[in-house]
Amino acid sequence: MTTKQRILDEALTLFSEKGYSAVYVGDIAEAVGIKPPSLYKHFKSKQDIFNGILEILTQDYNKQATELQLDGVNADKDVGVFSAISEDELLKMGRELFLYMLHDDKVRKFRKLLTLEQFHHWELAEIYTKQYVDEPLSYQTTLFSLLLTKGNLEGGVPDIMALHFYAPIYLMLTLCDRDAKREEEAVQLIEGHIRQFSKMYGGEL
Amino acid sequence: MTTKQRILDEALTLFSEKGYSAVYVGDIAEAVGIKPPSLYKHFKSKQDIFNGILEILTQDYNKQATELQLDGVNADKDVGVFSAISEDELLKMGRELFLYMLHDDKVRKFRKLLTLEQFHHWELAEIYTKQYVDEPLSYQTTLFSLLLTKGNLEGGVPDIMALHFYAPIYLMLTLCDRDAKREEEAVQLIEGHIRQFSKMYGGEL
DNA sequence: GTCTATAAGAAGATAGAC
DNA sequence: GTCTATCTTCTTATAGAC
Repeated sequence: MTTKQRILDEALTLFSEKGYSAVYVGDIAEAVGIKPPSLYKHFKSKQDIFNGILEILTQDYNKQATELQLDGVNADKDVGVFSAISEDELLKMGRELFLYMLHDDKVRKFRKLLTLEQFHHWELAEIYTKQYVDEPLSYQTTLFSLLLTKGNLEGGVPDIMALHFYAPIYLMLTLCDRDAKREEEAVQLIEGHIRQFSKMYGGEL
Repeated sequence: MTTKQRILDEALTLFSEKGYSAVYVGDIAEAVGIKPPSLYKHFKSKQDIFNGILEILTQDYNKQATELQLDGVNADKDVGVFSAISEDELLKMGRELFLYMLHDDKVRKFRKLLTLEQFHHWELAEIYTKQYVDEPLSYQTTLFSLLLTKGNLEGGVPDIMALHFYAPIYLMLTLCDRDAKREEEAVQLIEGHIRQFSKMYGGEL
């Protein structure tokens, strides 16, 4: 790993815990194991480091979203996978979505960074909303819409169903970001939630 | 309003938007309309101002929680009110909870402050979790539990029902904190959510 | 590319006049 | 209780040797 990458890495860790303005370039340098002036051979300013982090993580997200087809546009491609969805599969989908977002280091740190900077920078608020509200809901709306058409699920309106399915996962995610000790409890609540969800909406489930 | 109160007021506004370390004592002084050194006649330090805000808002919350019986301990007292709950009443309850938390100036600013400082200070994370996860869920769990006993609602487990009811409200709240323009859309989604909720769980509704 | 030395300015806080 | 002047420390950033 190059020094430049290590700077971005350590800076992300620090920014995600303390926020941009509470992190000093000296902190970043110390975490990397160099002296502050050396940072300026790799980045022209503190803001430049922050922008570098943002660029990489946005790219990572877009790549993942395309690959995992979480961008809502490609949900119809997943119907093949989910057309015969069972309660266990729905449960697995929810639990894995939750645990991935919670445990993946870059994803978690980026979310925390966005959380801390969302009221400061309009662009960061937009990224947060896109990644944690609009695209998850959009994806699941499409998915449930298709499952309703197929008669696999019934009794609901797709966008409300998406909200019902996703909101508890989101709530537990923000809870565990504050307090990792509550992960087990969160997983159990999510599992109970999805079982109830599939019981209520499940046609042939 | 005393100068001391105005300082706390303006400081809260600034802290809730930019976070503690991005707000300078000069910013607070300017907002109040005095010079920075004058602040130190009222508070001994910047941190002291922050602590003063915290103390008042925590008191406010505890008072409101007791009055509105939102602390989960007193939910059983509300059963009288809700024992004959209708879909419209459930809808009103959800919408008013949402709009109060969103529009009340102190509540909103305190929540934003907690959002920005939650990863920094363990105590603030605890306050956030208490106010926006544990107590709302605890209150509603008790409430739904009692309504289930009375046969007013059916088909669910109380703590999962509470999560189903509250999580979408919480999601929309954090969304509108980032982007006030989405309030109308959020209210409509919450209304659709609660109608679906009462359709699914409603026994005699 | 990393270091030491250092500049330049910002930020928190105090002293003392009014 | 507010002000001007000032202090100290912190913070970002640059210069220039190695």
